Amino acid sequence: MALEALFAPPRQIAAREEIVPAGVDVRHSTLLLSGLVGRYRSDAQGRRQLVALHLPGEFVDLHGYPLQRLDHSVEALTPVSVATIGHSRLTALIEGFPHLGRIFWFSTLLDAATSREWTFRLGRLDAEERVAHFFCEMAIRFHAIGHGDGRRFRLPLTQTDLGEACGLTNVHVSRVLGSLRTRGLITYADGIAELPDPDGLATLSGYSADYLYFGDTHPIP
Amino acid sequence: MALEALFAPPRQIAAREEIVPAGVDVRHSTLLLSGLVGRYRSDAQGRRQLVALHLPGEFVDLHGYPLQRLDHSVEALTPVSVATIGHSRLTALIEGFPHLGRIFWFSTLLDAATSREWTFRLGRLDAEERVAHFFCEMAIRFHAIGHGDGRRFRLPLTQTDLGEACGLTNVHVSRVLGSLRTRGLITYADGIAELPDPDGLATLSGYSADYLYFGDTHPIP
DNA sequence: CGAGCCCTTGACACTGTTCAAGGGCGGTGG
DNA sequence: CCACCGCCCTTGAACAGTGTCAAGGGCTCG
Repeated sequence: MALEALFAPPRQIAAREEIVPAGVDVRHSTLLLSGLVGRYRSDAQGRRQLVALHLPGEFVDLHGYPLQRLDHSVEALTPVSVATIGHSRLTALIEGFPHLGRIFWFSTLLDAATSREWTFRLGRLDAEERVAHFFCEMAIRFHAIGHGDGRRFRLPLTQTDLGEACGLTNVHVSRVLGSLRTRGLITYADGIAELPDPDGLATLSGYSADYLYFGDTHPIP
Repeated sequence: MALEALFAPPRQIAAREEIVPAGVDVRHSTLLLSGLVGRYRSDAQGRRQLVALHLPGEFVDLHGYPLQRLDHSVEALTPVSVATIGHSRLTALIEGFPHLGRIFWFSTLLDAATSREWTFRLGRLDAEERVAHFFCEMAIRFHAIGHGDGRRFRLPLTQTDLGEACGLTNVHVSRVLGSLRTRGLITYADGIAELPDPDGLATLSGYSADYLYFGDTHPIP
């Protein structure tokens, strides 16, 4: 089955550009081919919270297919390349191959599990633990798609981005990264993250990757 | 179609009892008939974060159907009554009535949208705003199922529960509730919440209920 | 009557924010 | 080619918000 043929030709989007605005009807979903994408929930006072971060190979708005509109915006964090697929095509695909429907459902639930983990992170961890926890997740997810080895990977975010992910100010992120660096746990400069001691980092933040459901077979025997 | 016949007979569970533990294989899903249920993500140090709260009429672990195990525990917050349905029955149901599959998927995505909102709440709101925001959500959700009128409803939680929902200590919840009471925004005693000025409360916390997707038709024309 | 839970209040410590200033770096236009 | 501007990071000092610890009161249940 030539899946690519069902997608529109790849489209390039500049860093910091909005890909899908909150609240409007969506008629297609977006597969991220390269670059990083963030999803933001923000309020009237301009406070922005990153509620999801997507790596290449992930749909950034597959939940928009059943929901029909998004409760948050979707923005490119770096220059990105995306391919979109119309919702009517998704419907046809799923009708033709019901197993695909299960895979799509599963995929949106992974997203939800990550969201719960972020809720936990923001609700119960202090600043250092939050940053450590975030880097643990990133190391593992990048490793899983073949970017880096779980200890060293490209993560082209600003400290303001990290703050928006971890519920901190950019100033405090800077201090926390300094502290983690002197403790030999994270060095992060020029968009390259290095974790000399991933186990130590996981211990510090109480990190466990169970919520990523790696190695789980896809749904329903 | 006699849906009830597909569920096991209702089962009563005492307050504070675990309904589904984290990490184990699940073979059926649980519909909440009465009472309140919480889902918790916790760490080795015993810090607990409420990551979802369920009202009667909601599935508390429908995502366990595709995921096959849960990344969090599910616990009764009050005495509850539940009915379970086996996953094999769900599979048969969905195969027989594909539209049901869409509804189930949609339902788990509502859950995910709420989780994003909680992430935002914890990441970007201060203590008073968090509590206000939480009460706004509860008022609307209880109203939607015919419990209360959007201004007054039963919410039999302790202040420790509220703290676990809002990422605060029980002590600080007590102070915040005191402050909101003197400002005429919330009175909460004996498990009864009263919001004399719901609009004021929504303004204070920047609350918008868009993420609950009320009035949205179910998926796919 | 006593035990235990829940809520409240106070004093104090600590974590993270705010405000401010300065340095490095890259891109752009003169 | 250089000067300038804007963005990003760092650091300091003062401050605000929230947690911690502790004590006491009310209530329910045994």
